[in-house]
Amino acid sequence: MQPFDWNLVRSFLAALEGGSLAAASRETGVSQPTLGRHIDELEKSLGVTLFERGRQGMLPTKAALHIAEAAREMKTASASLSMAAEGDAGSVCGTVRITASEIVATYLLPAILADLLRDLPEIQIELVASNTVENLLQRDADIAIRMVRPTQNDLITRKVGTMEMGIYADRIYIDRHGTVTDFDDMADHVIVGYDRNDLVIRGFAQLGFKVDRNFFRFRCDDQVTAFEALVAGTGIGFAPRILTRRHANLVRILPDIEIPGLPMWLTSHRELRTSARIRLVNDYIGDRLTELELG
Amino acid sequence: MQPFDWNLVRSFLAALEGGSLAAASRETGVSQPTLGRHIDELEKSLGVTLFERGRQGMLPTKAALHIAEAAREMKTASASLSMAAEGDAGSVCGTVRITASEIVATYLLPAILADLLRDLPEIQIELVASNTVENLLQRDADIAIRMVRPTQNDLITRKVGTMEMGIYADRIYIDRHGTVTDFDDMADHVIVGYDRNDLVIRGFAQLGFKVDRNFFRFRCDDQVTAFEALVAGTGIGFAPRILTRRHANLVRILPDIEIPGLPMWLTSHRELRTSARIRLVNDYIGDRLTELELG
DNA sequence: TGATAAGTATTCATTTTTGAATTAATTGGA
DNA sequence: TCCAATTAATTCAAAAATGAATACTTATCA
Repeated sequence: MQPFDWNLVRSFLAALEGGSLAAASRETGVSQPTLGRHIDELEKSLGVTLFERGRQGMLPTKAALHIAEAAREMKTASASLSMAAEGDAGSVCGTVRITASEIVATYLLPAILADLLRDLPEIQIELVASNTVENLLQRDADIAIRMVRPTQNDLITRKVGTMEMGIYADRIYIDRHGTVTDFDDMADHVIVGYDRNDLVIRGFAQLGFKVDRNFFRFRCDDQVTAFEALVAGTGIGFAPRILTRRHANLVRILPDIEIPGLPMWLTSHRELRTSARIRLVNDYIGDRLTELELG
Repeated sequence: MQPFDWNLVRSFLAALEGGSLAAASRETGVSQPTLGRHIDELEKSLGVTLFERGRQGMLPTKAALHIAEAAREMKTASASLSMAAEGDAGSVCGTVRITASEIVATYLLPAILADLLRDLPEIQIELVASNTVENLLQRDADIAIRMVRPTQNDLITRKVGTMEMGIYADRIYIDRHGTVTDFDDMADHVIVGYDRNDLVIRGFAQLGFKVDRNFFRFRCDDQVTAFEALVAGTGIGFAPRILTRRHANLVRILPDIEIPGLPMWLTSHRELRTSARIRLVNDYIGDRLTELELG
C-alpha cells in the first residue's frame, strides 16, 4: 500500500465544499487547473471516481461523500497541529481572529476592542460578525462569543454573563398605536422579530404563550437590522436590556413578563490556551464582558 | 493563517519515528535530502524548531513531541480515508496484509493461507509475525489475529476460538529426568517459558500458584523458539494443545491442572469490511480458524 | 435560436521539487 | 590514533507541479 499525496485531500475538500473547481479556486487561491489535476490524481491513486464533472460544477459521487468524513478529520488534525505549534512559537504579537453573534459584535465588542488595541499594541484583531457557529476546531476563528454553549470537545468555554432581555417599543410607536397593558393586546400590534432564530418563539412557549412565526408582522434575518427597526419605531420587539439603555425613547412593555436571558459563552480551542497571544486576548475580552451590566 | 503543506507532516512523522533522516528515508522510500528539506520547510512554516540535528540522528524538541499527537491523528485519518475509498473501489484483486502472533503465524496460518492462495487466485498475502500489537487504525495491517481483545474503537472483532493450553515435556526429557506427579515437583525441573510475556505467570496466579520469572530456568523471547526447545527435550513447558498433537513424543504433564485457554481474536478495521477483498480474506481465515480443533 | 455566463479541460513556459552523487562531520571500536 | 560506519548537508541535472492564457462545454435566458 503506497500512501497518497496528502495535499490532494485539501484540494478535494475545497472542491467538495465549494461545489466547483472554480469556486474552490477562488476560496483557496490555488488555480483551477491545478485543483482539477489534484482531483484527477486523487481519483487515480484511490481508484475511485469522486466527482461527476461538467454540467454545472462538480457533482460529488457517493464515494466522495463516503471519504469526506475522514478528509475533514485530516483537516481538523492539521489545524490542531498548527495550533499546537503556534503555542510553542509563543509570540505575543500577531493577529487574533474573533467571531461573535451580530448583536455582540456590533454593539458590545467595539468599545472593548478599542481599549484592547490601545492596551496591547502588538496585537491585531479580525472580527467576524456571524450567527452561524464557526468551527473552532478547524480554526475558522481563534475565539468565539456565542449565545449557545459549544458542544465540541477540546474547547475551553467560559460563561461571561447572561444578557437579560425585555420587550420594548419606541415612544414614537407607542404614541401612534397606544400602549400595551396585557399580553393579549399584542395581537393587534406590529411585532418585530428575527426570521430564522426561533429562540424567542421557544422562550414564549416556556412561558406558556403559544405563538408562531405569523405572530411577528415584521421579520428580519439580521438581528442588528431588527433592533434598529425597533429603535426607529417600527413596532414592538425583544431586545437585550443593555442595548436599550442607550436609547432613552425606548419604553419597556409588560415588564412583568419574565423573559429568560441569553447566556453568553466565550470559547477558544484548548490548544490556543498555550498561545500567549490568544490567551491574552481571550482573558481581556472575558474580563470586560463579565464587567458589563447585562441585566 | 495560511495552511502548510500536509505532506511535510508525513516526513516529520517518519523522521520522528525513525529517529534519523536516514532511517526515515529507508522506511519511506523518500530520499534523505528531500526529507531534510521537508523538515526545514515545516519548521519554517510553523515557526518552531522540531529537531536538534547532528550528533547521532535527529533529536526531537519538546515542540516536536507536542505536535506529534496531531500529526498521528492526521495519519490515522488518512488511513481511514484510503480504507473508505478501498471499499468503494470494490476490487477483489490485490494485497491483504495480515499480522498474527508468532505461534499463530508460524504453526496455524500457513496451511490456511496455502488453501486461500489456491482458492482466491487474484489475492496476494503479506504475513507479519509479531507479538507487538500493530495499529490497525493506521493500517499497519489490514487484518490482525491476536490473543488479546483490541481496545481501539472502530475495529470489528470476532472471536475465532480459544486455544487450550497444557503442560508438556518431550519423552527424551522425561526419560532423563523422571516424570512429574505433583506441582511441587516442578521446582526441580527445567521449565521453559517466554521472557517477556507474563501471561503464563498470571495464569498460575489465577490458579493459586505463586511463581515468578525465576521459576523458568530456560527463558526465551521468541515463542516459536521456546516451543521448539520444548520439542527438543529442553524441559517442561506450556504449549497450545493443538500444536502438541503433531509431536507424538510430547507427553502431557499434570493433566489435572486446568490452565486457562487463550482466546483468539480476528480483527479488522470497520471501514475495511466494506472492501470486498479484505472481507473475503477475513471471512475465509475466520471460518478456517473456527473449524480448528483447538481443545 | 443565439448571446451570455459559468463551468471544466488543455497548452506551454516557468518555477519548484526531487534524487543520485558527493562532501563533511561525528561516533564507536580495534 | 586511525579506520569504518553512520549521519546530515550540498550540488546539480532531471522530473514534476504550477498558473496564465486559452479552448471547449453546457446550462440559462431573452
